[in-house]
Amino acid sequence: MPELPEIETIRRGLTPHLVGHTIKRAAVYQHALRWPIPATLAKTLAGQTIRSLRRRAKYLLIDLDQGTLIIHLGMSGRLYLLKHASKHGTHDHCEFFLEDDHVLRFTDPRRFGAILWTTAAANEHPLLASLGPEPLEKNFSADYLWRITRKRTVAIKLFIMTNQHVVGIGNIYAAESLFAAGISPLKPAGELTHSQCTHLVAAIRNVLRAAIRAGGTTLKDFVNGDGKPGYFSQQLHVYGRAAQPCIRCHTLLTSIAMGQRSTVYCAHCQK
DNA sequence: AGAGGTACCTGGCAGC
DNA sequence: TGCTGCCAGGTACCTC
Repeated sequence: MPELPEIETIRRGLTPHLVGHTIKRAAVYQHALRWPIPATLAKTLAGQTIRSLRRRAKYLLIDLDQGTLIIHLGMSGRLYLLKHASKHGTHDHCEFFLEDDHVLRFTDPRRFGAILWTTAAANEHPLLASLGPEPLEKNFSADYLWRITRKRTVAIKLFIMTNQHVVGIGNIYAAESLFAAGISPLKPAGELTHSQCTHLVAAIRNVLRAAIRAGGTTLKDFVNGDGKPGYFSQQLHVYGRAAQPCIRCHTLLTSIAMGQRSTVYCAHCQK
């Protein structure tokens, strides 16, 4: 499932193929995503040139002449380039045909994704306006995490997965970061020491950066026939390893549900 | 304001 | 083999 590193990988992979190119026409085959694709989108985009690709949280922002496409891949979304137009399938919901014959295709079997259009500054869009800091930027610091967690009783895993606090940390990277920092996912956020905040911020950064680096190695496969951008399989230490031995202490990993999400951790290494 | 729960959707898999 | 039923997950939004 696309998390922040995947979106960043997609942004970097698509940028050289899209920037400066013009959308000849667009086609929407399925409007019913998380929110409806605007009915007039295809008409709006025709003839506009792509200026830049940005990322905010897990949103990909494609700047055009007259506004910005806001794209979210949800759970199962994929965005990839085809060298030539080809017949679209059941889960291909939207296509952007470029003047150089490439086709940017949005595919999303579970339809948790979104394609929206705004003519205002994208960061002012309601979906983006109240997002917290980017985990890889300076304003996501130990001091910041320490300050906003004070007196908060919610479990730290749920806390860091909340977008107003810090963006882009989904279930997988939350579990991995907490393991790397040696902090129990169940620990009330307000009980983290300043030192633990330091470790957690560093762990989140390291895990995300490693995943982005791993994604970079698959970029050469980004434009291909089968439409698989080649999501990297990161080395996961706890996620998906319930009841398997901890890589550090060999204690069997514990699996619990938190906020209706599976959570795997080492009860020995994570306090 | 904080905490907790719900909905959306469908492929894949376990169980019968 | 074929059916049913559950699970996975991101995140806006609802309720208490």
